Amino acid sequence: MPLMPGSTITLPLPARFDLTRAICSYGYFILAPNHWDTTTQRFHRPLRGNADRLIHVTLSQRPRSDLLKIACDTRVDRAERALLFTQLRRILRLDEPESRYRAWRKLHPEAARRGFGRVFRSPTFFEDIVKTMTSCNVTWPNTMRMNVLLTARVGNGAFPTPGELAGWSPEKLKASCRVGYRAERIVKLARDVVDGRLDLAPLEDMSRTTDDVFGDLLEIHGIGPYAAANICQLLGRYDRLPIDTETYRHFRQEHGVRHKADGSPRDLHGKIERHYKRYAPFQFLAYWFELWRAYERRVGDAWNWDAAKHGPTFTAANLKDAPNT
DNA sequence: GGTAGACCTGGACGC
DNA sequence: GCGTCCAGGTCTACC
Repeated sequence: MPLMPGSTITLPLPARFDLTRAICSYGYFILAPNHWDTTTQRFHRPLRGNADRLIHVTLSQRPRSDLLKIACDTRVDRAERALLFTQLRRILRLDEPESRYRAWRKLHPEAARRGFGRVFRSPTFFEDIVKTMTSCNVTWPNTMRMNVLLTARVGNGAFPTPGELAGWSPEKLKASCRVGYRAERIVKLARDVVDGRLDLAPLEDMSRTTDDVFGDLLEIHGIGPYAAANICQLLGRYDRLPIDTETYRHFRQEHGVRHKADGSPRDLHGKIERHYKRYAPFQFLAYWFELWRAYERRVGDAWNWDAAKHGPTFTAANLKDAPNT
Protein backbone atom coordinates (compact mmCIF):
# COMPACT_ATOMS: atom_id res chain seq x y z
CA MET A 1 0.00 0.00 0.00
CA PRO A 2 1.82 3.20 -1.09
CA LEU A 3 2.12 6.00 1.42
CA MET A 4 0.66 9.30 0.29
CA PRO A 5 1.82 12.60 1.75
CA GLY A 6 -0.13 13.34 4.89
CA SER A 7 0.05 13.79 8.63
CA THR A 8 2.26 11.69 10.87
CA ILE A 9 1.19 11.57 14.49
CA THR A 10 2.30 9.61 17.54
CA LEU A 11 0.53 7.89 20.38
CA PRO A 12 2.21 7.13 23.75
CA LEU A 13 2.42 3.43 24.59
CA PRO A 14 2.59 1.69 27.95
CA ALA A 15 5.83 0.03 29.06
CA ARG A 16 6.61 -3.31 27.39
CA PHE A 17 4.06 -2.72 24.64
CA ASP A 18 4.99 -4.56 21.45
CA LEU A 19 3.03 -3.61 18.32
CA THR A 20 3.91 -6.84 16.54
CA ARG A 21 2.62 -9.01 19.37
CA ALA A 22 -0.47 -6.88 19.89
CA ILE A 23 -1.50 -7.00 16.23
CA CYS A 24 -0.58 -10.59 15.40
CA SER A 25 -2.52 -12.13 18.27
CA TYR A 26 -5.98 -12.90 16.89
CA GLY A 27 -7.26 -14.07 13.52
CA TYR A 28 -9.12 -10.86 12.76
CA PHE A 29 -5.78 -9.16 12.01
CA ILE A 30 -5.71 -10.89 8.63
CA LEU A 31 -9.36 -10.11 7.83
CA ALA A 32 -10.07 -7.21 5.46
CA PRO A 33 -9.64 -4.32 5.63
CA ASN A 34 -6.75 -5.12 7.99
CA HIS A 35 -3.39 -5.70 6.36
CA TRP A 36 -0.23 -6.80 8.12
CA ASP A 37 2.87 -6.35 6.00
CA THR A 38 5.16 -9.25 6.88
CA THR A 39 8.12 -7.59 5.14
CA THR A 40 8.03 -4.23 6.89
CA GLN A 41 6.25 -5.50 10.04
CA ARG A 42 3.80 -2.63 9.72
CA PHE A 43 0.02 -2.57 9.96
CA HIS A 44 -2.22 -0.83 7.43
CA ARG A 45 -5.94 -0.21 7.38
CA PRO A 46 -8.47 2.52 6.65
CA LEU A 47 -10.07 4.27 9.61
CA ARG A 48 -12.86 6.85 9.77
CA GLY A 49 -12.34 10.57 10.12
CA ASN A 50 -14.74 13.51 10.10
CA ALA A 51 -18.09 12.62 8.50
CA ASP A 52 -16.86 9.03 8.12
CA ARG A 53 -14.27 9.99 5.51
CA LEU A 54 -11.57 7.37 4.95
CA ILE A 55 -8.09 7.84 6.33
CA HIS A 56 -5.57 5.13 5.55
CA VAL A 57 -3.10 4.68 8.38
CA THR A 58 0.18 2.80 8.68
CA LEU A 59 1.26 1.83 12.19
CA SER A 60 4.86 1.21 13.19
CA GLN A 61 6.93 1.07 16.35
CA ARG A 62 10.70 1.24 16.66
CA PRO A 63 12.27 -1.44 18.84
CA ARG A 64 11.65 -0.72 22.54
CA SER A 65 10.11 2.66 21.69
CA ASP A 66 7.23 3.88 23.82
CA LEU A 67 5.66 5.71 20.89
CA LEU A 68 3.34 4.40 18.20
CA LYS A 69 3.96 6.11 14.86
CA ILE A 70 0.81 6.67 12.80
CA ALA A 71 1.38 7.69 9.19
CA CYS A 72 -1.81 8.97 7.53
CA ASP A 73 -2.39 9.25 3.78
CA THR A 74 -3.98 12.65 4.23
CA ARG A 75 -3.77 15.64 6.53
CA VAL A 76 -5.81 15.27 9.70
CA ASP A 77 -7.02 18.02 11.99
CA ARG A 78 -7.27 17.97 15.77
CA ALA A 79 -10.77 16.46 15.76
CA GLU A 80 -9.77 13.72 13.38
CA ARG A 81 -6.68 12.96 15.39
CA ALA A 82 -8.92 12.33 18.40
CA LEU A 83 -11.15 10.06 16.27
CA LEU A 84 -8.12 8.09 15.08
CA PHE A 85 -6.78 7.73 18.63
CA THR A 86 -10.12 6.35 19.84
CA GLN A 87 -10.16 3.72 17.09
CA LEU A 88 -6.49 2.81 17.53
CA ARG A 89 -6.79 2.51 21.30
CA ARG A 90 -9.61 0.06 20.76
CA ILE A 91 -7.70 -2.00 18.18
CA LEU A 92 -4.67 -2.25 20.48
CA ARG A 93 -6.69 -2.43 23.74
CA LEU A 94 -4.90 0.65 25.05
CA ASP A 95 -8.27 1.77 26.46
CA GLU A 96 -8.15 -1.07 28.97
CA PRO A 97 -6.38 -0.43 32.30
CA GLU A 98 -2.74 -1.51 32.41
CA SER A 99 -3.35 -2.94 35.90
CA ARG A 100 -5.40 -5.75 34.33
CA TYR A 101 -2.49 -6.82 32.17
CA ARG A 102 -0.06 -6.60 35.10
CA ALA A 103 -2.34 -9.06 36.93
CA TRP A 104 -2.51 -11.29 33.84
CA ARG A 105 1.28 -11.36 33.41
CA LYS A 106 1.68 -12.26 37.07
CA LEU A 107 -0.81 -15.10 36.69
CA HIS A 108 0.73 -16.49 33.50
CA PRO A 109 4.52 -15.92 33.39
CA GLU A 110 4.96 -17.94 30.20
CA ALA A 111 2.50 -15.70 28.34
CA ALA A 112 4.26 -12.68 29.85
CA ARG A 113 7.61 -13.89 28.48
CA ARG A 114 6.05 -14.17 25.02
CA GLY A 115 4.57 -10.68 25.34
CA PHE A 116 1.07 -12.11 24.99
CA GLY A 117 -1.74 -10.15 26.57
CA ARG A 118 -3.45 -7.53 24.49
CA VAL A 119 -5.41 -9.39 21.79
CA PHE A 120 -6.19 -7.67 18.49
CA ARG A 121 -9.69 -6.40 17.82
CA SER A 122 -11.53 -4.03 15.49
CA PRO A 123 -11.68 -0.22 15.71
CA THR A 124 -15.42 -0.39 16.41
CA PHE A 125 -17.65 -2.72 18.38
CA PHE A 126 -19.99 -2.98 15.40
CA GLU A 127 -17.23 -4.35 13.19
CA ASP A 128 -16.34 -6.93 15.83
CA ILE A 129 -19.95 -8.14 15.95
CA VAL A 130 -20.21 -8.47 12.17
CA LYS A 131 -16.81 -10.16 11.94
CA THR A 132 -17.94 -12.65 14.57
CA MET A 133 -21.12 -13.33 12.56
CA THR A 134 -19.00 -14.00 9.48
CA SER A 135 -16.85 -16.46 11.42
CA CYS A 136 -19.72 -18.66 12.60
CA ASN A 137 -20.68 -21.91 10.89
CA VAL A 138 -18.18 -21.42 8.13
CA THR A 139 -14.60 -22.34 7.28
CA TRP A 140 -11.90 -19.72 7.84
CA PRO A 141 -11.11 -19.14 4.14
CA ASN A 142 -14.78 -18.39 3.62
CA THR A 143 -14.75 -15.92 6.53
CA MET A 144 -11.80 -14.20 4.85
CA ARG A 145 -13.68 -14.00 1.57
CA MET A 146 -16.82 -12.53 3.17
CA ASN A 147 -14.79 -9.73 4.79
CA VAL A 148 -12.97 -8.98 1.55
CA LEU A 149 -16.30 -8.65 -0.27
CA LEU A 150 -18.01 -6.65 2.50
CA THR A 151 -15.08 -4.23 2.48
CA ALA A 152 -14.83 -3.93 -1.29
CA ARG A 153 -18.51 -3.87 -2.25
CA VAL A 154 -20.29 -2.29 0.72
CA GLY A 155 -17.63 -0.22 2.47
CA ASN A 156 -15.86 1.05 -0.68
CA GLY A 157 -12.49 -0.03 0.68
CA ALA A 158 -13.20 0.29 4.41
CA PHE A 159 -15.23 -1.91 6.68
CA PRO A 160 -18.86 -0.89 6.18
CA THR A 161 -20.57 1.32 8.73
CA PRO A 162 -24.02 0.43 10.11
CA GLY A 163 -25.44 3.14 7.87
CA GLU A 164 -23.90 1.65 4.75
CA LEU A 165 -25.05 -1.88 5.56
CA ALA A 166 -28.54 -0.70 6.53
CA GLY A 167 -29.01 0.54 2.97
CA TRP A 168 -28.55 -2.91 1.50
CA SER A 169 -31.26 -5.52 1.13
CA PRO A 170 -30.45 -8.98 2.54
CA GLU A 171 -30.91 -10.48 -0.93
CA LYS A 172 -28.42 -8.09 -2.53
CA LEU A 173 -25.92 -8.55 0.31
CA LYS A 174 -26.17 -12.32 0.03
CA ALA A 175 -25.62 -12.30 -3.71
CA SER A 176 -22.85 -9.71 -3.65
CA CYS A 177 -20.84 -10.72 -0.58
CA ARG A 178 -21.56 -14.48 -0.42
CA VAL A 179 -22.57 -14.27 3.24
CA GLY A 180 -25.44 -16.72 2.83
CA TYR A 181 -28.18 -16.76 5.47
CA ARG A 182 -26.08 -14.30 7.54
CA ALA A 183 -27.21 -11.50 5.20
CA GLU A 184 -30.59 -11.08 6.87
CA ARG A 185 -28.96 -11.07 10.33
CA ILE A 186 -26.24 -8.57 9.38
CA VAL A 187 -28.70 -6.17 7.75
CA LYS A 188 -31.09 -6.44 10.71
CA LEU A 189 -28.23 -5.66 13.11
CA ALA A 190 -27.21 -2.62 11.05
CA ARG A 191 -30.77 -1.32 10.76
CA ASP A 192 -31.44 -1.85 14.47
CA VAL A 193 -28.32 0.19 15.29
CA VAL A 194 -29.15 2.95 12.80
CA ASP A 195 -32.79 3.19 13.86
CA GLY A 196 -31.93 3.19 17.56
CA ARG A 197 -33.65 -0.11 18.36
CA LEU A 198 -30.30 -1.49 19.47
CA ASP A 199 -28.01 0.63 21.62
CA LEU A 200 -24.53 -0.88 21.67
CA ALA A 201 -23.24 1.39 24.46
CA PRO A 202 -24.68 -0.62 27.40
CA LEU A 203 -22.97 -3.72 26.03
CA GLU A 204 -19.62 -1.94 26.32
CA ASP A 205 -20.31 -0.83 29.89
CA MET A 206 -17.61 -2.51 31.99
CA SER A 207 -19.46 -1.76 35.23
CA ARG A 208 -21.99 -4.47 34.31
CA THR A 209 -21.47 -8.16 34.98
CA THR A 210 -20.39 -10.50 32.20
CA ASP A 211 -23.52 -12.59 32.75
CA ASP A 212 -25.69 -9.51 32.15
CA VAL A 213 -23.89 -8.56 28.95
CA PHE A 214 -23.80 -12.16 27.74
CA GLY A 215 -27.58 -12.38 28.20
CA ASP A 216 -28.13 -9.17 26.25
CA LEU A 217 -25.89 -10.36 23.42
CA LEU A 218 -27.99 -13.52 23.06
CA GLU A 219 -30.97 -11.26 22.35
CA ILE A 220 -29.32 -10.14 19.09
CA HIS A 221 -30.64 -12.20 16.17
CA GLY A 222 -27.78 -14.36 14.90
CA ILE A 223 -25.78 -14.32 18.13
CA GLY A 224 -25.71 -17.65 19.95
CA PRO A 225 -23.66 -18.89 22.92
CA TYR A 226 -20.37 -19.19 21.00
CA ALA A 227 -20.66 -15.77 19.31
CA ALA A 228 -21.79 -14.08 22.54
CA ALA A 229 -18.80 -15.50 24.43
CA ASN A 230 -16.46 -14.41 21.65
CA ILE A 231 -17.91 -10.92 21.68
CA CYS A 232 -17.40 -10.87 25.46
CA GLN A 233 -13.66 -11.38 25.01
CA LEU A 234 -13.64 -8.72 22.31
CA LEU A 235 -15.19 -6.43 24.92
CA GLY A 236 -12.37 -7.23 27.34
CA ARG A 237 -14.33 -9.78 29.36
CA TYR A 238 -11.99 -12.75 29.52
CA ASP A 239 -14.00 -14.83 31.97
CA ARG A 240 -16.12 -16.45 29.22
CA LEU A 241 -14.78 -19.10 26.85
CA PRO A 242 -16.02 -19.12 23.24
CA ILE A 243 -16.09 -22.88 22.86
CA ASP A 244 -16.58 -24.26 19.35
CA THR A 245 -15.54 -27.36 17.44
CA GLU A 246 -12.03 -25.94 17.07
CA THR A 247 -11.81 -25.68 20.87
CA TYR A 248 -12.81 -29.33 21.13
CA ARG A 249 -10.20 -30.34 18.55
CA HIS A 250 -7.47 -28.32 20.23
CA PHE A 251 -8.31 -29.52 23.72
CA ARG A 252 -8.33 -33.15 22.67
CA GLN A 253 -4.96 -32.82 20.96
CA GLU A 254 -3.27 -30.53 23.48
CA HIS A 255 -4.45 -32.35 26.58
CA GLY A 256 -4.60 -35.88 25.26
CA VAL A 257 -8.30 -36.32 25.92
CA ARG A 258 -9.41 -39.42 24.07
CA HIS A 259 -12.76 -39.72 22.36
CA LYS A 260 -13.87 -42.56 24.62
CA ALA A 261 -13.12 -40.50 27.69
CA ASP A 262 -14.79 -37.39 26.28
CA GLY A 263 -18.35 -38.35 26.97
CA SER A 264 -20.90 -36.03 25.39
CA PRO A 265 -19.98 -32.61 23.98
CA ARG A 266 -21.52 -31.14 27.10
CA ASP A 267 -19.16 -33.21 29.26
CA LEU A 268 -16.19 -31.98 27.26
CA HIS A 269 -17.50 -28.42 27.48
CA GLY A 270 -17.54 -28.69 31.26
CA LYS A 271 -14.10 -30.25 31.30
CA ILE A 272 -12.69 -27.37 29.24
CA GLU A 273 -14.25 -24.74 31.49
CA ARG A 274 -12.93 -26.47 34.61
CA HIS A 275 -9.46 -26.70 33.09
CA TYR A 276 -9.14 -22.95 32.45
CA LYS A 277 -10.88 -21.93 35.67
CA ARG A 278 -7.46 -21.73 37.36
CA TYR A 279 -6.75 -18.62 35.24
CA ALA A 280 -9.87 -16.71 36.31
CA PRO A 281 -10.73 -13.98 35.45
CA PHE A 282 -8.47 -14.43 32.41
CA GLN A 283 -9.70 -17.82 31.17
CA PHE A 284 -9.94 -16.68 27.56
CA LEU A 285 -6.40 -15.28 27.50
CA ALA A 286 -4.99 -18.55 28.86
CA TYR A 287 -6.95 -20.59 26.33
CA TRP A 288 -6.09 -18.31 23.45
CA PHE A 289 -2.40 -18.18 24.34
CA GLU A 290 -2.31 -21.98 24.28
CA LEU A 291 -4.18 -22.26 20.97
CA TRP A 292 -2.21 -19.45 19.32
CA ARG A 293 1.11 -21.03 20.38
CA ALA A 294 -0.06 -24.34 18.90
CA TYR A 295 -0.78 -22.60 15.58
CA GLU A 296 2.62 -20.89 15.67
CA ARG A 297 4.40 -24.17 16.31
CA ARG A 298 2.82 -25.51 13.13
CA VAL A 299 3.09 -22.60 10.72
CA GLY A 300 5.64 -20.25 12.30
CA ASP A 301 5.41 -16.97 14.21
CA ALA A 302 2.20 -15.07 13.58
CA TRP A 303 4.00 -11.90 12.48
CA ASN A 304 5.19 -13.79 9.43
CA TRP A 305 1.73 -15.00 8.47
CA ASP A 306 0.60 -13.82 5.09
CA ALA A 307 -3.18 -13.75 4.63
CA ALA A 308 -3.12 -15.30 1.15
CA LYS A 309 -0.58 -17.98 2.01
CA HIS A 310 -1.44 -18.93 5.58
CA GLY A 311 -5.15 -18.10 5.79
CA PRO A 312 -6.36 -21.21 3.97
CA THR A 313 -4.32 -23.46 6.28
CA PHE A 314 -6.61 -22.69 9.23
CA THR A 315 -9.28 -25.25 8.51
CA ALA A 316 -10.37 -28.14 10.68
CA ALA A 317 -9.43 -30.57 7.92
CA ASN A 318 -5.83 -29.32 7.99
CA LEU A 319 -5.55 -29.14 11.75
CA LYS A 320 -7.35 -32.21 13.01
CA ASP A 321 -4.72 -34.80 12.20
CA ALA A 322 -1.59 -32.80 12.91
CA PRO A 323 -0.18 -33.23 16.41
CA ASN A 324 0.37 -30.16 18.58
CA THR A 325 4.09 -30.68 18.78
C1' DG B 1 -35.33 -28.54 28.45
C1' DG B 2 -33.68 -31.31 24.76
C1' DT B 3 -33.31 -32.44 19.86
C1' DA B 4 -33.72 -32.63 14.73
C1' DG B 5 -33.51 -30.25 10.67
C1' DA B 6 -32.82 -26.14 7.91
C1' DC B 7 -29.94 -22.39 6.75
C1' DC B 8 -25.61 -21.29 3.03
C1' DT B 9 -21.17 -21.61 1.01
C1' DG B 10 -17.06 -23.62 -0.90
C1' DG B 11 -14.04 -27.44 -0.96
C1' DA B 12 -13.23 -32.38 -1.41
C1' DC B 13 -14.37 -36.38 -3.58
C1' DG B 14 -16.26 -39.88 -6.78
C1' DC B 15 -17.89 -40.77 -11.19
C1' DG C 1 -18.12 -31.12 -15.51
C1' DC C 2 -21.56 -32.66 -12.52
C1' DG C 3 -23.62 -34.45 -8.30
C1' DT C 4 -23.06 -35.54 -3.52
C1' DC C 5 -21.25 -35.00 0.95
C1' DC C 6 -19.23 -32.40 4.64
C1' DA C 7 -17.93 -28.60 8.03
C1' DG C 8 -19.35 -24.80 10.63
C1' DG C 9 -22.98 -22.07 14.79
C1' DT C 10 -27.68 -20.48 15.22
C1' DC C 11 -32.59 -20.57 14.81
C1' DT C 12 -37.05 -22.69 14.84
C1' DA C 13 -40.35 -26.18 15.34
C1' DC C 14 -41.49 -29.99 17.70
C1' DC C 15 -41.68 -33.39 21.47
